[in-house]
Amino acid sequence: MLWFRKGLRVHDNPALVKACEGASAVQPVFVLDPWFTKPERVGANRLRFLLESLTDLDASLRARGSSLLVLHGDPARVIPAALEAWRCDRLCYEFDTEPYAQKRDASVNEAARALGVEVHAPVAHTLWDLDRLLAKCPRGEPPTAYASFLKIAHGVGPVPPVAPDVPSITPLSVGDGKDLVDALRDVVTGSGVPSLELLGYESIPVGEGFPARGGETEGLARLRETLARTTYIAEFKKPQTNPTEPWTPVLGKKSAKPATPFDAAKTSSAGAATSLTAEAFTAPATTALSPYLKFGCVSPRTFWHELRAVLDVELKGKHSKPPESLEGQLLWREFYYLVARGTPNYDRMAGNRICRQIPWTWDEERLAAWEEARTGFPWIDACMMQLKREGWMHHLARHAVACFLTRGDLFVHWEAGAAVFDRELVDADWALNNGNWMWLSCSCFFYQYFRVYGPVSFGKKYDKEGVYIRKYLPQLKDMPAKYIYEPWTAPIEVQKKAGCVVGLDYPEPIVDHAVASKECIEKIAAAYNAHKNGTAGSIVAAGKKRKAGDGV
DNA sequence: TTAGAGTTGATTTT
DNA sequence: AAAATCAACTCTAA
Repeated sequence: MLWFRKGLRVHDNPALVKACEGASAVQPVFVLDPWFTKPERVGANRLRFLLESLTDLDASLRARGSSLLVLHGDPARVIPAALEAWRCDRLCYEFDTEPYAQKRDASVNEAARALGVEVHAPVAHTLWDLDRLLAKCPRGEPPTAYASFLKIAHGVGPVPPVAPDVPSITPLSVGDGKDLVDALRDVVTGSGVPSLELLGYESIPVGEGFPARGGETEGLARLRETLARTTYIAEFKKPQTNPTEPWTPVLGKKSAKPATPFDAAKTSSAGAATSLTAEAFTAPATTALSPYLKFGCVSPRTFWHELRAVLDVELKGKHSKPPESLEGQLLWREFYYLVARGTPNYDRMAGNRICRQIPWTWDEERLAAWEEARTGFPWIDACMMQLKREGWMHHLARHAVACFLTRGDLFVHWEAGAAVFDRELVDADWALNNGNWMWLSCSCFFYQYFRVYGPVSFGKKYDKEGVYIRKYLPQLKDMPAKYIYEPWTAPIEVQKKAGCVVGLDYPEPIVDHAVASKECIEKIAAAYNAHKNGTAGSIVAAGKKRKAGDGV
């Protein structure tokens, strides 16, 4: 049995290779757990992306003589049942380091052992085997600084090569265990990949959801389109990308040459149905490859090796460098995965060794206003509307809203914000999401809490006219640019003329940013001081006391 | 112990 | 557009 969870691909799939090795037949399986397929746990955009990825995976397996069987239920129950029904002797899946997955897999492994089934779980979701990296960390504790991580990563050797392609997969002969497997299919959704609607979700209005389709085919095409944009890659610096930039068509190197009037005339006279532009993908300022990495539609190692070829061979080393560059971003992903792997209670403040203890609130009203895009700050609310509608927002938009919720203005617990992102984002990834929330709330990794993103100034820097705000908050579409970032300062006659009176058509600002941010800075300074005193105390009391605090 | 660096601040000055 | 200033954080290496 080949059990797909993440790693929804046929390229660079060592579990697939292992499953086929000398096997008389292989059955690929995905288990949809009803516990997760609920709007309160997984937003419609991410679930749709998953279903699209499964459909694409099924097609790729069919092209190899096999197909994907989608079962329903708790994997810890379903997988052992199917192993027994099919009298499998081998179970292969991609290793997953998340605590939830570790617990699930431990339970499945135990059941497999009882059935005499051998289990293989090769690493392919990260560039390196995280446990090999962890073994290089002093005391097994990963560094919380990127530069230190780079040293450890470079010390473990080059990124392993990708797994070979598998041209054909022998299917299971129908018969044995069919009844039991039929029982594990959902009676409502039947066989195959169910639709969003069958899983009890409302349809996503056309043109409203995440702007790209899920799946390995789409992911690899987008990866290669991105890698063909050599100038873009050479100059890529993540902090300098624009969070308000809309998704626009992008063209790779092959089609980068501007069409001559002659070419254009030729195309139109020939009556070609599609132009290069129409075939091109749309993309934001960043690559938007994160959802494909999250689900493993695109292998990080394939990404790495193909990127390296462009950087080393084509660009000959003339390109931006980590941490800001594109390969730097793959290394950031690895960094967070490693810290997550080596940190107990990584997704919580309590008992988390690396997380600053800060007296955040769980203010329900503030959290709801933030989550429902009614803070009264158009820049913040537009970002949150984009999140809700598309399941995506630009990296710096995420910074802006995360800072606003936590250390910048509302002083609400980062765990509350992380839960919203974890539900809504198409690319929500446990290690990256929690790590980034700790970063933005100055709980770990980043400590300059006096550098606060302005809920007015930050967006304005990129989009003076407020085009982005007008798109996601149509009630403000006629507000003059002068007031679009702070409509409460517009004279009442201007508000009336724009058809948007603050307090009626759009909320009053939830806080006075100047006052709120100052208070937040003071509270964090106090928490940092308490930490410093605590640390000083344990140093005086020698290393023993510090050890006692570990693993709480 | 201390200097220097740290992917992504805002505002004013040059 | 780039640099200085604001106030001043932590981590790492020397």
